[in-house]
Amino acid sequence: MTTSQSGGSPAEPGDAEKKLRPARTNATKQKLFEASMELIGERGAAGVTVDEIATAAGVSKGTVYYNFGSKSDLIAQLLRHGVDILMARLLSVRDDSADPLAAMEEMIGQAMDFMAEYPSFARLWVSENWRTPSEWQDTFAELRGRLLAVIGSAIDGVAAAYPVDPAVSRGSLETAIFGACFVVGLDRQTYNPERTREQSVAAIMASMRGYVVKQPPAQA
Amino acid sequence: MTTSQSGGSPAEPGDAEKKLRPARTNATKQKLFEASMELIGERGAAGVTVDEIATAAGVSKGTVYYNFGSKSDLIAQLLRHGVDILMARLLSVRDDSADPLAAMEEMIGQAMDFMAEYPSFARLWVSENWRTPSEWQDTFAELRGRLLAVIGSAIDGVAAAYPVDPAVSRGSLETAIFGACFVVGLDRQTYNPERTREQSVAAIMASMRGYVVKQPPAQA
DNA sequence: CTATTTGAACTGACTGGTCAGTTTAGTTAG
DNA sequence: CTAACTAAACTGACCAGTCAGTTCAAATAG
Repeated sequence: MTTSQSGGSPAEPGDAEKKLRPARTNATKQKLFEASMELIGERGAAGVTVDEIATAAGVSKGTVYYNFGSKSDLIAQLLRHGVDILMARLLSVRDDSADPLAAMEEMIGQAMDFMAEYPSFARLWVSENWRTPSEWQDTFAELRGRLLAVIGSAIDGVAAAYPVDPAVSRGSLETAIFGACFVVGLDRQTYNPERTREQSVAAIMASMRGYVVKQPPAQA
Repeated sequence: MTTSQSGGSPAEPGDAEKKLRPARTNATKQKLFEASMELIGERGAAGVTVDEIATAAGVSKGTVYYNFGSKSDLIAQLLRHGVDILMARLLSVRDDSADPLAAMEEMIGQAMDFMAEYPSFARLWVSENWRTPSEWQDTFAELRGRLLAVIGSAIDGVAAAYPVDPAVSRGSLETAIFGACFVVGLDRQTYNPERTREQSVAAIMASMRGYVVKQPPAQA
């Protein structure tokens, strides 16, 4: 593990406040996030060099190591950055308790929009998420938990308003929907660009509709 | 007995056809497949060296290049090898037309078993499948098509026997189920080993149950 | 039955190149 | 004035692919 060399290095591990940072640093970090998300999404974390990232961001290699301690750190922060964006979108769905199924549908729609807008992040996620001894194992576990919690509470909303199939565990359903969002989003980008957002949402929503049991609307 | 190993001759790039199957070579290839599936699944195609693969297979590096022309070739053949196994399992499900939904369920169960038995293949697949300019782009497109066709025909079976939601396109549903199998299978391995096979199958089957419209069972 | 030959399968040291990370001395911008 | 950044050289490790040489089982010859 290499440590920051000259005194007062701004890239400390204990980062809590981004707002106190000078504007220049934030702009640089932003450019580095964008460039590395693109490159790493295309060729994988191991397939991209720090020099390439620096060049693509219009920045020198030293700047990468000044802002992030290492390539590994850069990627860990990149993962958090992307999840922050996705979480914000998911949480933007008003938990309009009038119809939990509609809320769920809008959330899936938000996820599809995110996948369309940041396909490289989605690729990065699926590429590295399930590697067993990975440098980002803990980061993934935490971020995955945060995302699943949001989906889980939306499922709970549905389960509270409709009679649902008890044979389907909430956890497995969370995972299936979460995974389907990534895969359907990526497949649309890579293999089926003609597929509409609505078709994709409808396919994923099928699992929610199958979750609520087929009865005339009855109270739980 | 695999039939279609296109260009699988263990000699020069400008190879002449060689029907002869030396037992030694096949055993070596098998060992190389097993070793590379494991290593590449764990650390990614770019993260594994040919030396490591050779060592893990108990073979020298030269042997890898003798049997496969390049690292890239090895991986391409590895992908075909894995898909052959998965396809065989999916096709082993008797198209017992008595209940297409039950056939579908068994197919998903077979897929879950495959993911549990070859998690490294599943990781390799999701890691490399959606990379945009990839050496294995064509290989993936072909193999993906073959797998989706099998799932698609199972969906057709259901659609022929039950009234289904016309808002859900077959293609999107194929993708969602296919993707969910990989993701749920991998998640079970990595994050939720306590989840049972049945729970996982039930979660994925929810999308099929949501696909058939909620009416009293109508005959085809 | 033994000796020799053949060649496919295999070996592993070696090459030429790449890359993460470091260092330093100087420049820019807030 | 100083934090942020640049540019370029450097290091130590690592790696894909190569190739001259070795092994050995089967074919052939004596």
